[in-house]
Amino acid sequence: MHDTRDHILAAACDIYLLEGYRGLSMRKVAKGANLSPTAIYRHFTNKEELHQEVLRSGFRTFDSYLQQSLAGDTPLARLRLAAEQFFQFATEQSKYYEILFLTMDHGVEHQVKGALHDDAFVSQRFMEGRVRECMEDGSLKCDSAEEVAMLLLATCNGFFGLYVSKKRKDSKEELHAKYRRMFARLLAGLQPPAASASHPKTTEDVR
Amino acid sequence: MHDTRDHILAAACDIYLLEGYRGLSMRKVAKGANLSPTAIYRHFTNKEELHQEVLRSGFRTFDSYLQQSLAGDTPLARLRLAAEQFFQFATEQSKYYEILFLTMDHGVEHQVKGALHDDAFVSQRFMEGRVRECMEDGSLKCDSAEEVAMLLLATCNGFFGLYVSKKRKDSKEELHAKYRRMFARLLAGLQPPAASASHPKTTEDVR
Amino acid sequence: MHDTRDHILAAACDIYLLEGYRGLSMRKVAKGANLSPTAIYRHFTNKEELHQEVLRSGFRTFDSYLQQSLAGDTPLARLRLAAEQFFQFATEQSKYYEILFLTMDHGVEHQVKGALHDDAFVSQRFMEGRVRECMEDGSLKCDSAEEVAMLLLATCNGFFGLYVSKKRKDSKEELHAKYRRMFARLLAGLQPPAASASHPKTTEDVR
Amino acid sequence: MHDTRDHILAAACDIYLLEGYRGLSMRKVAKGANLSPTAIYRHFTNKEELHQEVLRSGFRTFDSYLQQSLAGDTPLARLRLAAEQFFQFATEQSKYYEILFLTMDHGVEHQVKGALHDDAFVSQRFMEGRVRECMEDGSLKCDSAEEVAMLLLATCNGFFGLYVSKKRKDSKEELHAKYRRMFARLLAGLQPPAASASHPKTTEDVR
DNA sequence: TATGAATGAGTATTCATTCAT
DNA sequence: GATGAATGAATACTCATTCAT
Repeated sequence: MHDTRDHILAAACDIYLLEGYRGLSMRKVAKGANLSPTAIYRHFTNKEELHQEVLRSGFRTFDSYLQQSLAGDTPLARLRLAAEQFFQFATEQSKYYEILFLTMDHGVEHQVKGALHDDAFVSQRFMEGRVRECMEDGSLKCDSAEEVAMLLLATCNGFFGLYVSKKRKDSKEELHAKYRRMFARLLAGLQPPAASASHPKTTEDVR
Repeated sequence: MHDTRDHILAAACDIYLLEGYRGLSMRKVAKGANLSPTAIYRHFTNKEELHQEVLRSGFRTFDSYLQQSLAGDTPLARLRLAAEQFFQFATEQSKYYEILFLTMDHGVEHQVKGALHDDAFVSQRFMEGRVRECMEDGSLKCDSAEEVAMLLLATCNGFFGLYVSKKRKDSKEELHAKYRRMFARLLAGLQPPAASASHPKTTEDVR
Repeated sequence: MHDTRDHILAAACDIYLLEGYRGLSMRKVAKGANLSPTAIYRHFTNKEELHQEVLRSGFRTFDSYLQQSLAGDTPLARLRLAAEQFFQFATEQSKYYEILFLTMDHGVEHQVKGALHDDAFVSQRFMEGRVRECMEDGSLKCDSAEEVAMLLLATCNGFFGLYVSKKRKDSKEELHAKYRRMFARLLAGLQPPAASASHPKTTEDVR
Repeated sequence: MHDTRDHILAAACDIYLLEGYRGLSMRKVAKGANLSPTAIYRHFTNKEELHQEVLRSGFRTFDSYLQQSLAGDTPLARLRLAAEQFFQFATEQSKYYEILFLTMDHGVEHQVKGALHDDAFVSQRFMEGRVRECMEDGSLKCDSAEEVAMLLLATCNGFFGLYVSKKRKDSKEELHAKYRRMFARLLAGLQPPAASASHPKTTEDVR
C-alpha cells in the first residue's frame, strides 16, 4: 500500500543522489526497491512524477527542520537556530540536502525544480523573515534583509558545497565547529558595532 | 592531427554544457564534430577520458582568469581582484562555471572530479594565498587563512548557486552590484577595525 | 449483471473501431467502461473472447440491415434493396463495416474471423439467394448464382475499399449516387437484353 | 551493405503481412533478418521509415506489373491485359498485394499511405487511361472513364478481398478461371451492344 | 585516420494476465 | 462482482563500444 510507495520513493532518493536525474532510471529504482520495473507504475504514473515526489518530499523534510528554529526566544537566537538547523539538515539528511541544494543537472533540473518553485523558495523566505526581525530589533545592522538573507544562505550552501565536492573527511564535530566559526565570522560583519563589542563602526560603510 | 582532437573537444564542451554529463553522448559529439562516432576513439580512449578533458579544459580557463588578479598592487587589491575575476569567470564563462562549480552529478561527477583533484583545488589554494598575504600585511584580521579562504569561496559559489538555481533574471549589472555588496559585507567582518574605519572608500574603488 | 458485460462490450467496440485490433487493450476498455482492468476478466475469459464478441456483435448488426431488403416485392427489387442496405450499413455503421469487411489485420484477423466463419458467410449466402431468385424469375440472365453473387459483393466491397483507403471526400449524396451508378452498370451486364433495353429507367427508380 | 537492407526489408514484409502494422515490431524484423534489433537502425532511421519502404517497394513492384499491359495492340487488349496483370500481381506477389490493397489497419494505415498518396493512385490513374482509350476507340460504351475505371478496380480488388478473407482453397487455375469469368461478366455490361451482340463468343473464350 | 556494420545493455513505458483480498 | 498489487514479456529507441576494412 503506502508502504510500497514510500519504499520506492526511498530507493529513488538513493539513486537520484548517487546518479543524478539522468541516472534515475525506473529499472534501477525498481531494483533498489526489490520490485519489477513495471510495479512502480502502480504507484507513480511517471518517471516525472516520481522525480517530483522525491523533490517534494525533500522540501517537506527541510521545512520541518527550519520550523524548529522558531523555538528561539529572540530574533537573533532564532537566526542562529536557523543556521544550526540548516547544519542539522545538511548533515542528518545529507541525501536530501544534496538533492535539494547541491544538485545541478543542467536543463532538466531547472524545469523540474521550476514546477516546485514555491517549495524551493521556502528557505529564502524563511531566512529573510529571520533577518528582518533581527534588523528590526537591532540585533543586526540595518541593511537589505533580502540581500543579507541571501548572503547567509549562499555562504551556508557554499560551505557544504565545498565539503561535498571536495569529499573532505572531517568528523561531524570538526565540521560543526568549522561551520560555527564560519557563521560567526559572517555574523560579526553584520552585527552593529555594540554587538561585536570591540569594533563598532566597521560595518557602517557597507552601503 | 591535433586539430581533430581539439575539434572533438570543442564539440564535447558544447554538448556537455548544454546537456550535462549524462547528455554527453559520443554520438552527439561525433555529429557535432562532423565525424563518425567511432572516429572519436582514435583520439580519446573513452567517453570517460573525453569527459575529463572537457573538465580539464574548464579548469585551465578558470585558472587563466584567476591569474590575472595577481596584477593587483597590494594583497588586499589582489584579493578583491580575485573576487572580481571569480565574478567575471562565472558570468563570462557561465557554462564552464556551472560545470566546474555547480554541477553535482553525484557519483559520476565525484569520480571524475576526483581524478582532477589537483585542478579542482586550484581555486582553494589560490584564495588561501591571497588571504594569507592579506593577513600578513594586516589588511585582514589574523585568522585561519584556510578557513577564511573557504568562507570567501563558499560565499561566492553559494551566491551563483542561488542565482542559477532560482533562475533570477537580474541584468549583469544588477548582479554585479549585488555581488560587490555581498563581498563588501563579507569583507567588513574580516578586516581589522582600523582598516574599514579609516579607508571607507576602499569598497568603492573595487572596480 | 449482464449489464456490465454489455457495458464492457460497448466500450470495447468503441476502441476497436477507433484503434483496430492491436489498439484494443484491456486497460483502455476498462477505462472506457469505468472499471478496473481486472474486472473485465469476470465477464470475458480473454482478450480473444472479448474481441470475438465485438465481431459477432458487428455481424448481427449487419445481418439486421440485410434482412430488411426482404421487404421488396420482386426478386429484382429485393436484390436492389440488398445493394441499398449494403450501402446503408457501410455508411451508417461505417466503423462496423470497416471492421467486418475492410480490416485485414493479417494473421490475427484471420484466426478470429475464422472462428466466426459462419457469421462471415452470411452476406455471401444472402446475396446468392437474391441472385438465384432473380435468375429463376428471369430478371437476371441465367448464370452461376454463386459467382454472380460474388461479383456483386466483390464490387460493392471493392467500392468502399477504394473510398476508404483513398480517403475521398465525397459527400454522402455524391457517394450514394456513384454507388448507384456503379451498381447500375454492373446490373446492366447481368440482366437479359430485353430488360435493360426496354426499361432503361428502372435503374433510376432505385430509391 | 545493401544486401542487408534488402534482407531487412524482406523480413519486414513478411511480418507486416502476417501481423499488420501494429504487429510489425523492430524486434521481430530483427529476428527475421537474423540481426540484433539495434542493427536495423543502421539501415532505417525509424520504424516509420522501414514501414514506408515496405510500402514503396510494393508499389514499385506493382507498377512493373501494370506497365507490361501496355504491350497489348489495341486499347481493349491493353485493358484486358491490365486485368490479367492485376491477377498475376495478386497471385504471384500475393504478400505485396495484400499489403497494398487489402490491408486496412485503421488510422495508422491511413496516415502512412497518405504519405505515399501518389504511389497509391498509380493503379487508379493507369486504369483510367486504359478505359479512356477504349471509350475513344469505341470498344467500350461512352461513360465516365473515372467511374468505370473505379468499377473495374473495385471489382478486382473486391474479388481478391473475398478470396483472401474467406481463405478459399481454390487452385490457382480455378481462381484464374473465376477471375476471367468475373471480368467478362463485368465487361459485357460495359461494351456497346454491337460488340457483345455480334461477338458473343468473346465472353466465352475468356475462360 | 576514418568508417560502416553490428552488438548488448539500457532507456521509459504498455500490455495481458494472475493472485490475494 | 470487483479491486490493488505485482509481474514478465514486449514496445521503439539510444548508447558506448568493438571489429573488420
